[in-house]
Amino acid sequence: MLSKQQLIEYSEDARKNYVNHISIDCVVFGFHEGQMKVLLLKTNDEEKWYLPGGFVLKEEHIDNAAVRILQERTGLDKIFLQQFRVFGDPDRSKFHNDMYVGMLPKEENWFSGRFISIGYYALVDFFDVTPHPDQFSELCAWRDLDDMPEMQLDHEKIYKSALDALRLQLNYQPIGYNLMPREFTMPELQKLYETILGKKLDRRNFQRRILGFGILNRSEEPRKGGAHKAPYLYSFDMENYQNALTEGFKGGW
Amino acid sequence: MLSKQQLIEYSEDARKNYVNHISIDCVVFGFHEGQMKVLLLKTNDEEKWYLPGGFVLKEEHIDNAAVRILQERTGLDKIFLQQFRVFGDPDRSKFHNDMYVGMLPKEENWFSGRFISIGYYALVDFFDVTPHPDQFSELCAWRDLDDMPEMQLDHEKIYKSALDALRLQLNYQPIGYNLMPREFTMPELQKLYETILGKKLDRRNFQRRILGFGILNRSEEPRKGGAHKAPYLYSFDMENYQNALTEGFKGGW
DNA sequence: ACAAAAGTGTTTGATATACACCCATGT
DNA sequence: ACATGGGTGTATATCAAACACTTTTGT
Repeated sequence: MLSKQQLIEYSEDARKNYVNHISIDCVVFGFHEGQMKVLLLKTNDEEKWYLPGGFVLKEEHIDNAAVRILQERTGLDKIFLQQFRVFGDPDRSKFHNDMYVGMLPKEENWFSGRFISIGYYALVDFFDVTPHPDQFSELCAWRDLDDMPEMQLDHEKIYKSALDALRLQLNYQPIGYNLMPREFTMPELQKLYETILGKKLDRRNFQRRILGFGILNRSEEPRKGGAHKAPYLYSFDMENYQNALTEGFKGGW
Repeated sequence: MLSKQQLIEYSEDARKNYVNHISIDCVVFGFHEGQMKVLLLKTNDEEKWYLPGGFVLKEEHIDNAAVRILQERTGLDKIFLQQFRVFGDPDRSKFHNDMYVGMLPKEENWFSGRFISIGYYALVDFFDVTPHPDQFSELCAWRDLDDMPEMQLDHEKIYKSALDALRLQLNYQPIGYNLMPREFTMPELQKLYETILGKKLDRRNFQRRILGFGILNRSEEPRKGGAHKAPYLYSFDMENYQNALTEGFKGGW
């Protein structure tokens, strides 16, 4: 919880530096141990979680604002980011209104105004992320997609909308480069798709299909030391991958 | 061209009523005589055209703002509208800056600030539209998609982006209800698809496919009086159409 | 030897593509 | 009669779905 003095300072600082009425909310997807995860923040004195977010500097491109915000929360530099929607309901509670209502007169509290939020989703490598709480939070942590906590404001709507957008993207773009380690096995990649889609896929058909896209290279050497038959390792062929990103495929799962 | 006095009034009015820093730009697609058209505005003293647009009232949902703006420009009430992207480059010229720079000191000119624009596209029935110029324009008119004039600001980028989004939508949603008259022939509908996609389609395959979606009803009576074999008339089956809108198809053209 | 994971191939049905002929109408 | 636009069907290729057996390895 911020003190009144801190709130005043943040408010003045924000008024000076940020574009008013615009916020950015990011849904950061990671993948670990066969689970899709979303990066969330939580204050210590509230049970509600919220999405990493922030504001746009006065001379900053909105896409750069999203990059900057995510860099602050994750430490990551190169992030796959996709703008997916704007949330512009006047009743989507004003930013942090719940938390700091009454502490400052409305005129002095920059955060109390109406905010129209631009939603981005990000795909990141779970292991590369070092979660950093922001000024309003004490905790920044991954949460399983199938065990999401209650969330502030309209953030539940936002992350669900992000998931829909991600599923749509699956149909015409490759994903995975940003979510998987450099080398991975076919079953691991399949797990990623299954998690995003929320349904099981046939191993054989999955393999045929994904190989058909021509975006994977298979290593000579299978992974050893596992308890079972040694699986092959794959990595993305970046040239074809990039190409597929811009060209898009036909597909549909 | 506005007088200085008018500009001052508009500026004060806008400051009072609208959310600052947010604008809305609409790409209105219509279809007439086998041509895809976009509704544009033009001032009398500038050769550059621009998209219908406006601002968001302080307590208004952004989607409603788009509806209101289009209603003002087209007279239409029920419009198929789709948010497709936000344009947030700080250098996308500030709204109407070119036109009214120097007329008012920056502080007094609400329009001179930075605007982040939310892009919507709309599909409308050409014949239902009565184009109304806005306060800044003398002309509001349809322009052919393949004969688009030079445009202000980043509006060329915006309408191209809208067209991309529309083409994407073609792959998983029915369109046409909003663009075609109540009754139409199969070749007419095909022409619409061809225009949006910018390529020719096979008559027989088009028909099979579109009928397969199950969103069309064929009238008993073919259209008469044409110069050739009388074509059947179709109309959309609204129940199935609405269903397909929410469910989406698999497809891909 | 067996349980568990991973590799691989075939058959079947559906959908997309390509293509050609007949019909109705006005001139 | 013919030119033009419109209606319809079939054969082929391609792709998605369903499905089962074999291999490897640790226990």
